[in-house]
Amino acid sequence: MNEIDNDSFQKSHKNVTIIDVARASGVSYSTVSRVLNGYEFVKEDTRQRVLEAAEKLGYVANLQARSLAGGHSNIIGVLVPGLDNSYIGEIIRGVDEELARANYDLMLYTTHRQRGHEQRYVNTIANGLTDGLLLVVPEVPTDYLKALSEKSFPHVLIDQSNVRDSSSMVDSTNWQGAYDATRYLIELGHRRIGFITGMMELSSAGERLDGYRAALTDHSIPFLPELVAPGDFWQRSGHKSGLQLLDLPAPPTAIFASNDLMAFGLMEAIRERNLSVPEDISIVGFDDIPQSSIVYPPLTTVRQPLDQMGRVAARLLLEQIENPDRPPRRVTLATQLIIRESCAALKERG
Amino acid sequence: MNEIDNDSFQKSHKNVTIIDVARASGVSYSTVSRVLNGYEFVKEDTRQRVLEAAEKLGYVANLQARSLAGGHSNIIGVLVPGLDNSYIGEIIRGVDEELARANYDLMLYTTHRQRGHEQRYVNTIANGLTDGLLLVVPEVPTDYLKALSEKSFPHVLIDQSNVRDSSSMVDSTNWQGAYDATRYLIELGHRRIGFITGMMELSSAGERLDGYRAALTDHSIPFLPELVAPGDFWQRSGHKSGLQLLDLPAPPTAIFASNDLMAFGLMEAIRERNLSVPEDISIVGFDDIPQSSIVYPPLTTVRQPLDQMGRVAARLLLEQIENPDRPPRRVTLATQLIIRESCAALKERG
DNA sequence: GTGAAAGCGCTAACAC
DNA sequence: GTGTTAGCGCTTTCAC
Repeated sequence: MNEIDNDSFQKSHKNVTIIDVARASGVSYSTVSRVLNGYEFVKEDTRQRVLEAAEKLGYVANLQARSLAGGHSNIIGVLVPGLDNSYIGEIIRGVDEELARANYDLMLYTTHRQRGHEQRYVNTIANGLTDGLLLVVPEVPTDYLKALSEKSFPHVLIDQSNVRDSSSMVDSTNWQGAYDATRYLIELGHRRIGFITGMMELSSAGERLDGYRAALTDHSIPFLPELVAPGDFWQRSGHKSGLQLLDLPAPPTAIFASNDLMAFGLMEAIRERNLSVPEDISIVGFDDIPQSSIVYPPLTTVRQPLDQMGRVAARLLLEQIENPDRPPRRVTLATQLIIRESCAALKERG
Repeated sequence: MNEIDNDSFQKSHKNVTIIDVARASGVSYSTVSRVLNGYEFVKEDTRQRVLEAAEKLGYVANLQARSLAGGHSNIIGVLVPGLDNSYIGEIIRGVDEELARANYDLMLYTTHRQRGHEQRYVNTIANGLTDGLLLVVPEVPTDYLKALSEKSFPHVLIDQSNVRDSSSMVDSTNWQGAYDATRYLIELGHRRIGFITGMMELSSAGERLDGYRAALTDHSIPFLPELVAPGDFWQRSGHKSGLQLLDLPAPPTAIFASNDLMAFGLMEAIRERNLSVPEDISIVGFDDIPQSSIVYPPLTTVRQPLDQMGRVAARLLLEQIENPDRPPRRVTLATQLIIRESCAALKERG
């Protein structure tokens, strides 16, 4: 086979490039680039010819070349612990919607992949093809946050507010939400209100505990440490701590779980003890993930606007990318108590 | 400011490149490339120096440059309808795990973004930075599948078996699963068994209906069209069709919903009619998504090994990337009936 | 064993 | 208005 054959063979494997379009439309390839990038000062006639040629040839831009040369990829990374919690799914949904609107693509990274190498991992991400990074990480990520900030790489944290770093972030009113839920229980007549904590390394967990405690105090109800059981935001811990609370000599008449998943575990525990919700015990959760309205009884919970948090975070990030000098912002969205059927007024004793 | 200042200013913004490493270790930059890519024939001494320099400078490879030059990015795309169904989440989890193992990154694309432009959309993906594509799309994607196949772009379909295209795919035994579930209901004594279909454009929906019908036939139970209500795999349709079935003059004593989400909707409908599961009516779902064990009563369902389907699909894709000439493969994983508490033996009549 | 050099496809200065 | 040209950071022949 001669060179020409070989060449055409190769071409058939290649995608059509800007050069092919240039040849087909009889202009230089930088003009093609201009047309494709919406540069104004191109003769209408030329523009048409280029567009037609591109269309006919089925030209599609090569993203890596474009970003190599142009310095940005229109891709943003989202770093999450994993996909096994619909809490994450909701956030990503919001992110995705907002990104779609701005014509960005989404690269999904899960931390469970590279335990221990996260520092380097985040470096790779930042240095790689993403224009910005959204972090929904459960551990306090101070080490790599510093790296991100030093590079002044655009990033925003979601639902992780205890970092004193100069990063943008969005969270929700954890304290207020917990306060509201607790007050609701108090207003129903409950006095012995149990609490299952979240993973206490997370700021949100601490804020929720504080809100619970504050509501108690404001209503002159003593805070009893034995009514607080440890949890880690996973269903299993809700079950275990639920049992612990239920088996107390003087068990609580209501329990506030720091998130919905644990409330589900708690519901299991309650069933195992042959008690029923809300007749024997009232429970409330936190998050309002989709299945909370599906379980039986439907769970009263503090709604975190998860998808909106994702949306807002994405927007903050995009702003930061467009305007790198803008100082970090912090947005806190309001939670809302969603009353369903898992709580009842305290029965008259006797 | 003079040129040198300007230059150093720019540099401070840049990431350290292979050239910086080369300078620091006193070799040519192609040698650095060799070391970094694990090329064997480099003097051990040289290798060490390069490695040290890279480490010290904090060098991280630039992905787009690497893929531009090298022709592959180690990124695979995953195209999903959206994230609003944990069915998808489970699949992605499997995909992600397998990809992590092979050191690939995951690019997430959602179809709800570009309705109507999907053809072009998939083109972009394929031509862009991904080395392969995993499709979990609900609509029959024949149009762009053709494009993918023509470019012989590595891709595999998940849970979409009715395409006669020459693509690799993985699905599960939908027919058998539905057959098993129906037989289980029959063995419990049920004769009037309702069925809520899935979105019939999907092959899986048809296969499940067929399995249901076959089980009926095999047990000499007439197939009654009025007992089959339309659904679309979403909870709302389960609710609506559930009501329709429940309000029949002679309602079924058991209902098989084509997926769990619809079974949840059905459960709502049943509660609304003041009936209870499983005392008054038995129900079974399909998929076994995480919340199916959480709802009350825990749902008896046909488990699809969703995460494993994701894993297998990823593996098939990776094989296809490594060995482009391998013919498309099709893998069907076994479903399994998971018996929980939503079914009971038919009560003696009278 | 290692260096030099030619691109990968594109953007963005800079000419004309 | 449009063409020319220099890279972006890297992989990969091809020399030596």
